[in-house]
Amino acid sequence: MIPERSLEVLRAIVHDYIETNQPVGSKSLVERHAFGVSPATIRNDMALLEDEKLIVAPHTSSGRVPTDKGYRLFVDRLGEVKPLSIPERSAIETFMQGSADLDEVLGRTVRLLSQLTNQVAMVQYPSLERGSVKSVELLKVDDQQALLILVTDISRIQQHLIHFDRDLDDEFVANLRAQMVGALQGISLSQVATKLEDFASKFAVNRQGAVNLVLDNLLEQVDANRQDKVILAGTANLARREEDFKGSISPMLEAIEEQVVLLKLIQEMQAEQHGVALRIGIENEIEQFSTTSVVLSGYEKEGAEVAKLGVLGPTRMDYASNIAAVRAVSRYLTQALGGF
Amino acid sequence: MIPERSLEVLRAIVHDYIETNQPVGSKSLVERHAFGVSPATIRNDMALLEDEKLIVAPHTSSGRVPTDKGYRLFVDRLGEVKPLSIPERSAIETFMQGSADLDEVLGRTVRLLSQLTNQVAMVQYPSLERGSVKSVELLKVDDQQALLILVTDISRIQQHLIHFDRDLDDEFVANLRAQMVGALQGISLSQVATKLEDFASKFAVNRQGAVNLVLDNLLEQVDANRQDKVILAGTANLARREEDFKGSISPMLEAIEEQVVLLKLIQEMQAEQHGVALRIGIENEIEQFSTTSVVLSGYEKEGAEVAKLGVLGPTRMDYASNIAAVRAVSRYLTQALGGF
DNA sequence: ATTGGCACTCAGACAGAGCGAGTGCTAACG
DNA sequence: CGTTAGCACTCGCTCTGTCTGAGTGCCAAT
Repeated sequence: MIPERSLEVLRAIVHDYIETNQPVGSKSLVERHAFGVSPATIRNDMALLEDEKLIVAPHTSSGRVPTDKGYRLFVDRLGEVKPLSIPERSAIETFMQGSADLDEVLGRTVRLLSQLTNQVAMVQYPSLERGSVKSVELLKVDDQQALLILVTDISRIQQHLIHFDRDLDDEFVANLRAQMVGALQGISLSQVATKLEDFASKFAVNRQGAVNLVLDNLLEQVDANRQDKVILAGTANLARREEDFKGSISPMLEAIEEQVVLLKLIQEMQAEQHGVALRIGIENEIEQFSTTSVVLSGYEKEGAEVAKLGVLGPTRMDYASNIAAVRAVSRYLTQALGGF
Repeated sequence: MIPERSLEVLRAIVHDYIETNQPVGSKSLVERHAFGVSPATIRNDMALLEDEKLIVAPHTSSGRVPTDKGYRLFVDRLGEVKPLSIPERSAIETFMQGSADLDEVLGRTVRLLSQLTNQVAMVQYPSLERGSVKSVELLKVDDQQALLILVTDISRIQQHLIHFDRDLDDEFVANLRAQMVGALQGISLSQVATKLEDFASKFAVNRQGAVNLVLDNLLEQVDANRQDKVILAGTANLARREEDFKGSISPMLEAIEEQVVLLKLIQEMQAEQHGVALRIGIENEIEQFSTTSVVLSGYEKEGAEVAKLGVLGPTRMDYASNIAAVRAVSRYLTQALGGF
C-alpha cells in the first residue's frame, strides 16, 4: 500500500533523526541520501507518511519526526539488525570470562549490556518456577540458631538464619535435616508446599513448634524464588539523554526503582521477531514509560527460557544496534549458564 | 569576631534560601524575620558576611546565597538539630519491625532513610575487619560440587559453590570440614590467612589440589567481607532537585553507581560533632560531588562501629532535619542489629 | 551604631525584526 | 501520471532594544 520509495524515505528519516536529534526536512534528506529525486518529490512522500501517522511535524513548517508508529514500522520492516563489531564481541567475551556464581554472572551481564548500548540495562533473575530442589541443609550454628540452606538446580543458593527459642540438640537437627532431604530432594519447587503438608506430624508434639518454624522459613525461600527480581545498571544513561524525554526524568527514575513496575513490564512483553520483544513509547501501558522504548530478550538454561534481559531508553534510540546487543548478550548469557 | 547579629543574619539567609531557592535580599529578610532594624543595617551586616566569604551575590545587585563556607558555619555553630516529628519516629519503628536477616534490614533502612530525607540514601555493609569466624561448613551438593559456607559473628552469611574436577568422597569432605572448623572457629577474619598457611600439608598429596581450591575460595570470601559494599535508594531524588545542581546530574549518577567512589568518600569522612560526619560542597575532594553535601553517621554492633550510613544531596539541603534523620536512623539500626 | 535617601546595576521579561529552514500548492514538463 | 521548479507562506529562533524591579553601596544625618 505504501510505495517503496516512501518507505525508504521513512527509513532515512528515522536514521537521520536518531543521528542528529533534529526534525529532518526534505532538503537535507536528499542531500544526505542519494534518492535521485528532488526535494519536492520527497515532500509528497512525506505528506503521505504524515497521513499514515508515521511521522509528524512538531510545528507547522518544520522537519518531521518519526512517531511511535513510525518507529514500529521501521523496526518491523525496515531495520536490519546490525551485527556487533569485533571489539564489541571480544568485550562481551572477556566480560563473561571467569565468572563464578550466578550473582556475579548476572551482575557482569547487566553492566556489560549497559556499556554496550549506553542505555539502562536490566537483567531479570531466573525464575525458578520450574526449578527443583537440589539439596536442603540445616546447620546448627550455635545453641539457638541454625542455618537453613536451599540449593536449587540452577545453582541459586539461598540461606537464612533461624532463631529458636530453646536450645537445639544435635540429634534433632540431624533428624530434621534427614527428613527434609528425604522428602524434598529432586522435587520441583512448586510441589514443595504440598509435599510438606503433613510433615510436622511425624515429630514429637513438643518439637513441632521448631519444625514448623523451619518449614515456614523454607517455604518463604521457595516463595522468594518464585517472586522475581531485576537488577539494573547504567541509570546514569537516562540523565545523559535527558533531552530525549519530554518532561523530567525523575518519574522514570522512580518507576525504575520500583521492582514491581519493572517486573510487570517484563512479564507483559512477549517476544516478536528475532526472538526479541520490543515496546515503543506509548505501546507501554505504563504511563511513566510513554516516552521510552524497551528491548527485551529471553535467556535460557538447559533449553528452557528462565528469565529475560534487555535495555530501556528513549524512543529515539538506535534500534538496530540495541536489538543486536540485547540478542547477543542474551545468547552469551545462555551459553555462560550452560556451565552451571 | 563576627558580631552576633551578623550571625543571625547568616542563619536567616541560609534558612530562607533553603526554603525559597532564591537569592535573599535585605528587604525580604527584615520582612520575614523580626530583626528590629532597617534593611540598610542588614546590608552592612551582609557586606561583612560577604567579606568573610560566607555568602556571595550571584551577580551584582542581587540577593545573596550562602557559600559552602557559610553552610559550614551554619551547621557548626547555628543549626540546632531538629528532633524528628512523632509520625517520623513511628514510621521508623514500623519500618524496622519484623526484619529478619541482615540484607533485609539494611535494605529497609536505606529506603527508609531516603524517604525520610528526600535525598539519596546510602548504607554501607558492615565491615568485617574486626569480625570473626562463627562457623565454616562444607557441604557436598553432588558428586563434583560442594558448597562452602562462611558464617561470621555479625550474622553475615556467605556461600559459594565450588566445582571439583574429580568426584568427591564423603569422608574427605567431612575430614576437610572438621579440620577447617578446628582451625578457624572463633578466630578473627584478619587472622584467617596466616592460620591457613600450612593447612594443605596435613592432607595427602593427591588431595592437596582440592584442599587448596577450597581454601582459595574461603580466602576469597574473607576478602569479600573486607571489601565493603554500599547500597543506595532514592536516586530519583537527585533528578527531582536538578535545579540545585549547577550542571547536569549525570556525572553524579555515574559517580554514585561506582561503588569505589562512594566507598572512598565514606572512608575519608570522619565524624565531627553530634556523631555525624558532614562534607559540604567543595569540601568533598571528589570532583563530581562538588555541589553536593554528604551527611554520614556510623552505626554500631555490640558497641563497636561497624559501618556507616547517610544521605547525599545538594548543598542547598535542610541540614537540620537531615542530620537529625541520619542520626536517628543510625541509632535505630544499631538497636535493630543488637538483636542478632 | 543606625538610618533614610539616592544613584546605580543588572537579570529577566517583553516586544518587534529579520532570518532561514521547511512546507503546501500549482502549473509546467517528459 | 509521476516528477519537478517556482513561489508564497508559516513559524520557531535569535538578536536587539527597552523597561522594570529588586537589590546594592555609599553618604550624610541622626
